[in-house]
Amino acid sequence: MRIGELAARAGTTTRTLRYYESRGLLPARRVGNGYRTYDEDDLRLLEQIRTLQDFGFDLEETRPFVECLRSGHLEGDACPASLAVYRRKLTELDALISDLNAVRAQVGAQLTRAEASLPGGPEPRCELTG
Amino acid sequence: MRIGELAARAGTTTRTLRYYESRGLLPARRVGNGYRTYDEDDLRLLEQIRTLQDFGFDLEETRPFVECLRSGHLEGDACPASLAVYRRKLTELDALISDLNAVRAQVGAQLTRAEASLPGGPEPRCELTG
DNA sequence: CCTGGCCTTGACGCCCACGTCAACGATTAC
DNA sequence: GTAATCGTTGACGTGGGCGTCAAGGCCAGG
Repeated sequence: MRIGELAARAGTTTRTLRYYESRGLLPARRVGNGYRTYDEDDLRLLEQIRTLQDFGFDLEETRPFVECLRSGHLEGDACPASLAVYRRKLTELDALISDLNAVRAQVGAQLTRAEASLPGGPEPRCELTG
Repeated sequence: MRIGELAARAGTTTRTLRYYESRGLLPARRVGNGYRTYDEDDLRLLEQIRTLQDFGFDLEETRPFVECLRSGHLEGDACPASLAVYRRKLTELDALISDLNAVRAQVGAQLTRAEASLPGGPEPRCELTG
């Protein structure tokens, strides 16, 4: 299939595919007229990339998965390098979530404090006044 | 004080201060030679901006707080517009944290599954083999 | 033959909060 | 005097993953 069809089937754009190729992630064969041509395996590689991208993986982080598939494995995460990326990502996610929870707590506390200091006195929340 | 001193006292750089000024967030008075000059109030404004930036607020989102301080309030969050930003940010944070937790769960599940499919069979985790 | 729809490469734009450099003026220390 | 240190404006660079032209080639239908 050609680039437009692959892009449509993967729910992405031709620009994205050319970008991946420029990064060496998803090289394409060419037919006589210079057009790129892809097969079903390429679709699978692309789907792997897109899934990981949706998880927030950097493009470079998807490379081990792609190479794993290309080396004949049925799953992109059937190789140690992919597992290492998973583990590193989990660590990053845990740190990030932890940071965000801390920020959320701080902002929440600030809001509560600021509301309590409003002119007219603290507003009761969800409580009957009379 | 001049720009270098203010930057140092706030733990930031002169570039940052000039950037804030270009955004209309922290305008400076000028002395005869063209140098920017700041006072203690400016330091307080700057600290407010930096605190919110550290929380991950966009620069534009700090504007209500700065204007609140500049209008004479002792706290940047003593104005309704600031509270609105707090609330919006809390909503965003909750959504983001929720998304990240979902991703974390997915990646964690993928890792577990992939580890279980490794050649050589599943590796027992933290358990005695004999 | 012409139109329209696909394809090609190349290159600039975007977002955001600055970093970094260039070329210059002002002030201070000696 | 002069060197070091501060300040000024202007402008380009950064990162990531593309979007969006521009200018042209290839091919099918009518």
